[in-house]
Amino acid sequence: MKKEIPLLNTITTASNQDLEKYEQKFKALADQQRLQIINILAVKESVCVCDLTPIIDMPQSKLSYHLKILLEADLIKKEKQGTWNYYSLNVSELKGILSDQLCCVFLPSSC
Amino acid sequence: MKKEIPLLNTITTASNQDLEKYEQKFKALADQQRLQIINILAVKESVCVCDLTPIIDMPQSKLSYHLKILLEADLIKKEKQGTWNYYSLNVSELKGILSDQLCCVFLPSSC
DNA sequence: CTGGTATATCAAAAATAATTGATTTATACA
DNA sequence: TGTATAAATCAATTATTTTTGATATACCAG
Repeated sequence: MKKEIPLLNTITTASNQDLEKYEQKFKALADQQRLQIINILAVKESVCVCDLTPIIDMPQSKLSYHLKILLEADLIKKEKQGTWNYYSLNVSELKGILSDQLCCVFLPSSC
Repeated sequence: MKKEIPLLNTITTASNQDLEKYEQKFKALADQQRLQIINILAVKESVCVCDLTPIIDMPQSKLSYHLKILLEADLIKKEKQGTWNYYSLNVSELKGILSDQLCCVFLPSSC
């Protein structure tokens, strides 16, 4: 849904840009499998897709799909090294979204 | 999707209960219209549905639907007063989820 | 009780998102 | 070059969520 929300600027404080941006980030977070991927990346630092597939029991195309959603929301980063793509958390972005309490749950190293 | 995620307890730190619980909360947040409702409630404190309908241009049944989702995720509270239902934020719950930065965007009074 | 307002709920339709298996692209290396 | 592995993408299917309009429920005032 790319629809623009009607402006309520006289009442609200969040801009349409805010709404759109955080909708995307919360959508990316709104899935158990993706939360689990985030949690794995938090513990293992940097992981390639081929290492992730056996850890989280999931076909490769499905994993790529979920990684892409996290990537597009800027919650994770990707670095290409030859044949491999290494994924890692975008910690500063996540810390800008999640409470300290939640960071402790999903990014335990940051506690 | 009520599916249980397979246990990866040797690797991850978040429990299945965590995953399930925060999935629901992030789902509730993952919608521009609901983020806007939260923002309105933050500014206006306590509002009945009939006051909300004209502010946010939305049919009443749709508004009730979105309020229900926020309510079930425990992000807002409902208080019945006669014919009216007054909704307000569950501020402590929201602060337990959102970073200070995000609270400033959506719950400006808490800044 | 009757009529009116506030709100929730329901079932059907529409829109979006997730899953799957197959295919493509890219790189590595024998 | 030919083969193998890593990973992304695609199109079709399935599942989930959202929207809509209609109806039901609850309370209030006359």
